Amino acid sequence: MSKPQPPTPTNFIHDIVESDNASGKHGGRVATRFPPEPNGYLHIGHAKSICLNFGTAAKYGGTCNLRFDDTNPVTEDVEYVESIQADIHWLGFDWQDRLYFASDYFDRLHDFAVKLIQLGKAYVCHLSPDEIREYRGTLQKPGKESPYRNRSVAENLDLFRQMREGKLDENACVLRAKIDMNSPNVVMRDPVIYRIKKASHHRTGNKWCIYPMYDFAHCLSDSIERITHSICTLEFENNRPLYDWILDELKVESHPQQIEFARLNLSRTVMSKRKLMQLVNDKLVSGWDDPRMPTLAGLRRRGMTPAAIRTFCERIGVAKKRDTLVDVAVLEDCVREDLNRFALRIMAVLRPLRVVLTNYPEGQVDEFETENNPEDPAAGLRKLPFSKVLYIEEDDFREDPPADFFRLAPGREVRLKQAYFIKCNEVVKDASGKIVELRCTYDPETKGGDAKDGRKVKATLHWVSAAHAVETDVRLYDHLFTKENPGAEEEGVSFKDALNPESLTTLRLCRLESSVRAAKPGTHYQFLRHGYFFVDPVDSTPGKPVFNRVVTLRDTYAKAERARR
RNA sequence: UACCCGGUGGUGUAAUCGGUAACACAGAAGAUUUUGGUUCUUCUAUUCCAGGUUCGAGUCCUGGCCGGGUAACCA
Repeated sequence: MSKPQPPTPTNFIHDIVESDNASGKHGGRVATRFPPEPNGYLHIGHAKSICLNFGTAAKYGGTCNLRFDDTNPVTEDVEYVESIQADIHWLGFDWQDRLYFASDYFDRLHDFAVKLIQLGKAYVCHLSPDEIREYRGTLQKPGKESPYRNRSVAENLDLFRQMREGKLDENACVLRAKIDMNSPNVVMRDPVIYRIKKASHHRTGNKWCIYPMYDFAHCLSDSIERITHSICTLEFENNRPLYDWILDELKVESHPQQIEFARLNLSRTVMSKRKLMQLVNDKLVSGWDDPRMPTLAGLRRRGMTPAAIRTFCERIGVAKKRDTLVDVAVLEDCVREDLNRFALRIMAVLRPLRVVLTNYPEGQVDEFETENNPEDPAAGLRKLPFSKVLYIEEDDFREDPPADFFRLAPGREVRLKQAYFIKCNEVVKDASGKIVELRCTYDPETKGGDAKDGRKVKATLHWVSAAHAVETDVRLYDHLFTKENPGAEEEGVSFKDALNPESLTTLRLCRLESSVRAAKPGTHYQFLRHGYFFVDPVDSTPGKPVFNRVVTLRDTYAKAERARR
């Protein structure tokens, strides 16, 4: 149980924090933030960022704020503000009373913009969007200065006021920072910092018709919150000089350090908001919480645990190497490791094959005790009813077994877990030749599953008494995509072409042991020899739990069989 | 090719003044097992290249090579 813990995983960001702490750069203070834009659902890539930000703060006795980066009212919505908070809490992190919104700072942000104008470092530009792009130049060619670049401070102040008061139309003009049109970094070629958007904001309503751009709002929000380490993904690398420029020009007291890391890519799924949105809109999945989705809502509905996701985020590490692909098997291993500890074991026959014990007395019912979790004796025992007609797994019988198959076959003896040894004597088929029933005998001398004469069997099967079984639906989930990296762009090929047609298999009329009749939605079980399953919180009804497969058990036999083919 | 970033087993990471290249997953073999699960043991496999400094280089220096990011009034 108590394996020696691996050394606390470290990463280059922790190195930076430790060297800052050693030099006293922030007075030993550590303050991070997780800054989602409320325009979509969180996915496992966000979980990496959440674990990094909250985890770093926790490791060094600091704080981590939740701040919504809600500077674009056109794409954002309260629906997401709520789902994001629920998802972070579910993952196991808490921002306590530090829930912030960039929109809370709109007044101050506006004042900073005014200050920048007064400093002669920002101007109102009437170039059209197309013209701005054209004037910006290209990656190789320098840009050229806007004809509006040298307006007086007074004129800029007046125009900016008119923008704010709604006197100017959208797209009529913008406020730009006055930096350097010849900068080798295009981000620094007089970036737009405020634009007119006559849109109602989910928090500030119609108070504003100008909204700050990310680059302007983000660094200043960090500064206002006295963030020490502003951790973000690699795509903001080129924006860092702008982040620093704004804070330097405005001479703010708090100047956080932006640090970029590589976002997560997981095999056999996609992570981009756009692609996930397509899956939902095209009805290729049932919604944002479809158990096959990499969204936190999907993973939760699937039955993945927060602890497993946290372990996963720890195991994959943090670095700056781009375009890496983490094998989804790592996630699956984390889930198995967590669930193995506490999931209660039950017998579930997914593809039932009827077995009649010809020598078992009609009407007799035996009761056997079995452990709820061999990993945890404290989980106790439960009773299983046993009778003349049973179901076993279709897969557990082969009429003509290969040499390494040691489950049931004609003339062969196996153990029914905790019950008896049984021997197959007769195979009953229907007109089409399909096996519909096995006629077997049981050995009363093996009650409990051990032979008094010491003879051994090579296999132990799970089983369910037909008369006592609960019939219900079980959904087997598999990877959404067959390709390792479906998100990798290839011309002429849509990521949707790689969708796995077998990502969902719904099994009806599965036979489960009677104890699950009372299974509560949101409970995890291990179906013996199958995998971990979760009682679906949405589709289950009283008396009829519906199960989602979280992940299969390792199956070395199936693997060997696959390798043979 | 303007600027920026990155290159360590199959994959993801670690190696903290330059000192035995390690951990996890994946893969292989075996032991245990009333789950072909778990657990345990063992194995396979790694520093982009070339020079230089050094007793010693994944790490430092020089020069290459390769890959990627960036030109929204998105974040």
